[in-house]
Amino acid sequence: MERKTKQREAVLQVLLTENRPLSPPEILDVAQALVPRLGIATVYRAIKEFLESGDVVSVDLPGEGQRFEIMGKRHHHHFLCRLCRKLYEVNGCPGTLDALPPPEGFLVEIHEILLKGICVSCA
Amino acid sequence: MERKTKQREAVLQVLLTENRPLSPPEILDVAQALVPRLGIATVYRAIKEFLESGDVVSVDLPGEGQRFEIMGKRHHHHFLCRLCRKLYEVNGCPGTLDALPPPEGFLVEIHEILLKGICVSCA
DNA sequence: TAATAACTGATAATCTGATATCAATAGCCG
DNA sequence: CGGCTATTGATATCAGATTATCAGTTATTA
Repeated sequence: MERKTKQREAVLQVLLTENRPLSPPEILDVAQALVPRLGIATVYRAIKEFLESGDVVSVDLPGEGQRFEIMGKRHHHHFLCRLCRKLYEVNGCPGTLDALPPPEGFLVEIHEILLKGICVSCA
Repeated sequence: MERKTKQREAVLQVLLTENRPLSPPEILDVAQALVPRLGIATVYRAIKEFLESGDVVSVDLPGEGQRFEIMGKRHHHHFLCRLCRKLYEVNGCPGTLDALPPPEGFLVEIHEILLKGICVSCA
């Protein structure tokens, strides 16, 4: 990434304003309001560059494609709506998960919690 | 599923003896000890039938393909080793996850917790 | 503004996981 | 056992998600 283009700015802007993890097609949809002729390939290219630069991180979900969110948020988890498939942020964390002891000798480095249900706009 | 075949028995047997969620290729690997000429298509067919009959359930993981485990276990979560990518069962559950309140108006139906780290055989 | 090279958009190609095809095999029944 | 037909294995095909290609466009610098 050497030049500043409206396409890349749009991708980053969309991730900032939506403030939740977005899939590449979701990014495309929203960003086309800013750059009408934006193509999916450019979205993928921009994501790749932002991942390398560390401005964006990927969020993996069970049975869903990769989504991407702005780097630098504090530890948080996610809520997936089973109707609209939108992913939301959930602040807070139960902490050490002592209630969930792994088998003897296993080293837990990371925990991921995903809440599933129905979001407020689908309720 | 109308006939009893050694291929289908082998798939179910592997899931029972391994006692952790397995991917189709993992099932194939292990089951070929029981049925040497077993093919991947048959593994997929057997899984599909066991899913329909309810003998097997699928386990989705972030960024990983589907895995399958024997139905009827009690509520539990999983541990994924980041080195060998094997998935293990973790008994217990923190319960209601009150420490993780979703946004106002959101209805939580399911929670999934995935622990990641290093398993005992990779440590 | 002109030159240059990075960037873009449209689409083809690729990759991976899962399914369909089809001839050969093998349960199950009489 | 013999015949019927579900099942199998090898492989082709498909579906989707991501990446490569390449001609045209545009940001940058002098």
